[in-house]
Amino acid sequence: MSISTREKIIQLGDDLLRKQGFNAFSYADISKPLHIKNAAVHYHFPSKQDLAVAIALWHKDNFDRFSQKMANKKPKDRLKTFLNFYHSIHLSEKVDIIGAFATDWHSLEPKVQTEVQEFTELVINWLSELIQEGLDVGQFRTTQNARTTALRILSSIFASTQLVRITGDHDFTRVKNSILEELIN
Amino acid sequence: MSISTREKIIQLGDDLLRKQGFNAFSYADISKPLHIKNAAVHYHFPSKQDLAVAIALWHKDNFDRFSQKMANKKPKDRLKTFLNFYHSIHLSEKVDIIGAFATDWHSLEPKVQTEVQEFTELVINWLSELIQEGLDVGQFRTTQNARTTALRILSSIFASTQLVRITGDHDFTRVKNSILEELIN
DNA sequence: TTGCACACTTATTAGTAAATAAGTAATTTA
DNA sequence: TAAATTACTTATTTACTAATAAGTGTGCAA
Repeated sequence: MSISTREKIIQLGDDLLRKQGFNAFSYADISKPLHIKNAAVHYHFPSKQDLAVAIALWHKDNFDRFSQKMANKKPKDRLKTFLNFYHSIHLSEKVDIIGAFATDWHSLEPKVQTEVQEFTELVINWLSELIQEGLDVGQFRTTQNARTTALRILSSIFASTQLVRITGDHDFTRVKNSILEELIN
Repeated sequence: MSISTREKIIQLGDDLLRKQGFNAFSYADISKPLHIKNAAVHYHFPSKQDLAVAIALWHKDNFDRFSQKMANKKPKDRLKTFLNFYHSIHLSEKVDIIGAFATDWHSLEPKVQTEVQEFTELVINWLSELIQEGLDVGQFRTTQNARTTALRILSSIFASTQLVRITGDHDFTRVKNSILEELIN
């Protein structure tokens, strides 16, 4: 099953979005490496905001598949896999999609914002449930409620993909480990 | 003492950078509200990257003044003031300067990156010292070392200015309070 | 009073941006 | 097999971008 041009555009768009920022890449940056014309990108995604919508939807789909695959795992292992996923984001020199969209928020149309909001809630809810489950079975400890803990973990880890671009590599592992240590008995 | 055009450009540039992103605003967005011509902005800052350098330096100066003013305060009060400062960022619909620069990192010239790095280290070191002091006097507790705790506080709070653009207002206060509660006996 | 630096404006340029209209070849459907 | 539909290309447009050269008035200094 070969990958369609449409899918290639989404993946490259996502890559550029998270490496350079939404307003820092152009349709030419997509069409050139794919050896198609600028108009072909517009054929699949009439406007850049349409492409942003598709990227957000793509992340929702990916996350759905991820959470299904993780469904039968223990809270601790789910969290570890989640944090390792962010480690791979960091290693590929990207930032998290939530932060990438957030900093350019006011240059995004409502249809994009809505999709990003839905994706973000998906992640926060998944994390909250994971934490609640961990608390219930006595695998985690925290003085805060599940959503607050989820928000703090999510913000710590996605900010780290940004922060370590500035301070350097070693700080990522530091933060990642501290999240686990703080939570686990 | 009236404010110079140069200073006005820096402040408006900072505002646009943190509201829209570095690549989402143009010299026209600066010159129009200030009722000057695009070339006047180029007179003070030949290139947009020069403006970015000036904005980073401005933040360093501001932070120096802030830390001097806070020097004789207790660790807990210094931290509270720091977190309240981020609350005001959030209320003015901006994001933190570190995150704003980080997402557009690969479109910044080395001279900008260096200034941003120095500013960020300034903040992390200030936070680390504050935490160490709080640990020494028994005002704080943490299982991590000072720098790791500093990194986690910084990433949590600056990511929150981004995250709450997506999830909404209530989550900011939630995170802010949890940082204090977690640290204080 | 002359000259020179400062803080601009006027005017322009070269390049790039997103977007669109019209055409085409290949495949699918009726 | 004729007619659509799909997935593009060719060609162009409009708008904006950062950047620069050359000129202007004002005020200060020698």
